[in-house]
Amino acid sequence: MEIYKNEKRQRYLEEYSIGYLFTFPIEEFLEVHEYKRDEWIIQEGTRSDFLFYVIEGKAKIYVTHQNGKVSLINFINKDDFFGEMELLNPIYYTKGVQASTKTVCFAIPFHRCRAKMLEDATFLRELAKFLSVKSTQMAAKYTQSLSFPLENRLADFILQTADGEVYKEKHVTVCDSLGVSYRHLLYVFAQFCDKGYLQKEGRHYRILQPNELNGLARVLMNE
Amino acid sequence: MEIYKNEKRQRYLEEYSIGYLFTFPIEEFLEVHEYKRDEWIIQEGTRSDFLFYVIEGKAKIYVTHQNGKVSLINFINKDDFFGEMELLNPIYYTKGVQASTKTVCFAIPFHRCRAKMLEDATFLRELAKFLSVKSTQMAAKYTQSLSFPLENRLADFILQTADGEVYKEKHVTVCDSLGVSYRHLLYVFAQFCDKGYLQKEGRHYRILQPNELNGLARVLMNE
DNA sequence: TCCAAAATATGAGATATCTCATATTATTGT
DNA sequence: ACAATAATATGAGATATCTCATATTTTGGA
Repeated sequence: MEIYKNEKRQRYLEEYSIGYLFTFPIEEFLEVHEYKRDEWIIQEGTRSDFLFYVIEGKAKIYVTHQNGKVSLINFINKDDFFGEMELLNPIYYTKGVQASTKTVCFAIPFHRCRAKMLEDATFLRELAKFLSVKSTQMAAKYTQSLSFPLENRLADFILQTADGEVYKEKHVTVCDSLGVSYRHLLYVFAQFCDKGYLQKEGRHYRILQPNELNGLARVLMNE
Repeated sequence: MEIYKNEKRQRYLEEYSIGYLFTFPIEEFLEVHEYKRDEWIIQEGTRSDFLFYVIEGKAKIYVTHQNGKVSLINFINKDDFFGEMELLNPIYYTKGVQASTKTVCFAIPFHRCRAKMLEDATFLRELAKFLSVKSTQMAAKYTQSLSFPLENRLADFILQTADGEVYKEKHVTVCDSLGVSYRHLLYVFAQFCDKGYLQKEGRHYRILQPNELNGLARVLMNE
C-alpha cells in the first residue's frame, strides 16, 4: 500500500473532487491510498479506521464461512463507498476487501471526521442513496440465486463482465461469486460451447451468440 | 385499510413517538394506517407515496420473477422502515409488501415531507444506519443461501421464528422465503423428525432438541 | 531459471433439490 | 352449511449441483 503525498496527493484531490458529497470542507482530511492488484485493503475480521471512496480500479468484498467456503459478496467499482458499515455501526464483523486491479481510493479517517460526517445531511443523503441501491442489488442477487439455476445467472454474469465480445474472468473467482463448485461451473461452460453460444479461445471465451445468452439472462430481471 | 383519525390517531402519536428520529416536527404530517392480515400495503410494480414506519405487527416483502416464482425477500417488523427506496431513488421497481398480521404503521407522505426529510441529518443518519444493517443482512442471506444446504438454513429459520418450543410457520411461506420447493422442505422436516430434533403435533412442530438445531444453525454465522 | 502454488481440466459417483401427479385436510367466502 | 380455494402430504423419477480423485498448465516468487 502506498500513500500519496504532496503534489501527487494534490493532483488526485483536484482531478477527482468529491467535495460535492459534503457540506464541510473534506479535502484537508483526505488521504489518497494506492493498493496493488490482489492486495488486501481491509482484512476480514479486523477493525478498519477509514471510510473509503474508490476513484480508480476495482475491488472485491469477501467473507469466509465456518465451513471454509469463501463467498465473494460483491464487486466494488469507481465511485463506490466501502467501510461505511464500520462508520455507522459500532459493532460489526468486518468483511475482507481485496483489490482486483491496482486501486486508488480516498481514505477518510474516522477519528478526525466521524462526527462531522454523521452531522452532514448532504453526505448522509448520498450515503443513504448508495446503501439503498446496494441493498436492493443484494436482495435481487439473493432472490435470483434462489430462483434460477446457474445457467441463467452465468449468462448474466458473462454479459456483465465481458470485454466486448471476449469473456476473460477467472473461473475460480466466478465460483466464489456465483456460489457454485468449480466442477459445475465448467460443466455449464461446456454446455454453452456445445450449444454454440461461446467459443473457447485459449483461456478466454468468445461470445458467438449474445442473443441466446441474453435470453437466458433476461429472465432474471424485472427491475 | 383504515386511517386513524382524531383521538385514535392522537393516541398512537403519543404512545409511539418517533419525533426523536427527526429534527423537524414530524407529528403533524404523520398518518396512522392500519392494515388487516394478508392485506397488501404496497402493490408490486406500483408507485408508493409514503415512507412507512411499522409500529405494530409485521409484514413481508415479495417479488415475483418472470418465471412466476415468488420470493419472500424479507420480513418487516416493528420499528422498521419500508418504502425508503422510493424516497431516495426516482426510478425504482417497487416490491410488494403484505401484512402478515394486523399491522399499524406511520405513513409519511412524500409530497409534504420529501424535501424536509432529505435535508434532515438526524433522520438521514437513522435511515442510513437502518439501510446498512439491512444491506448486511441481505448479503449474509445471499452468501448463506449459496454456501449451505437447506438443512442448515432451515434449522436457523426454525429457531428464529419459533414461539417458545413450538414452531408454527406455514410451509408455503417458508418455501418462498428459503427458496426451496414444497416437496423438498417436507423432506427435510421429515428428516428432523426422524432424527428426533422435532416432533410433529397437529400442524405444528415441537422442538425437542434445540441444541442439535443450534449446531446446524451455528455454522451459518460468523457475524 | 526453476520450483511451488494456483488455476485449469475431466471423470465417476453421490446427494440436494426439483417437477409432476395425486390425495387429503383446512380455511374462507357466500 | 357448502363449495371453492389454499395448505398439507407423499411417491416416483429427473436434474442441478457437489465431492473427490487425478492430471496438466500457468504463474509468481526465490
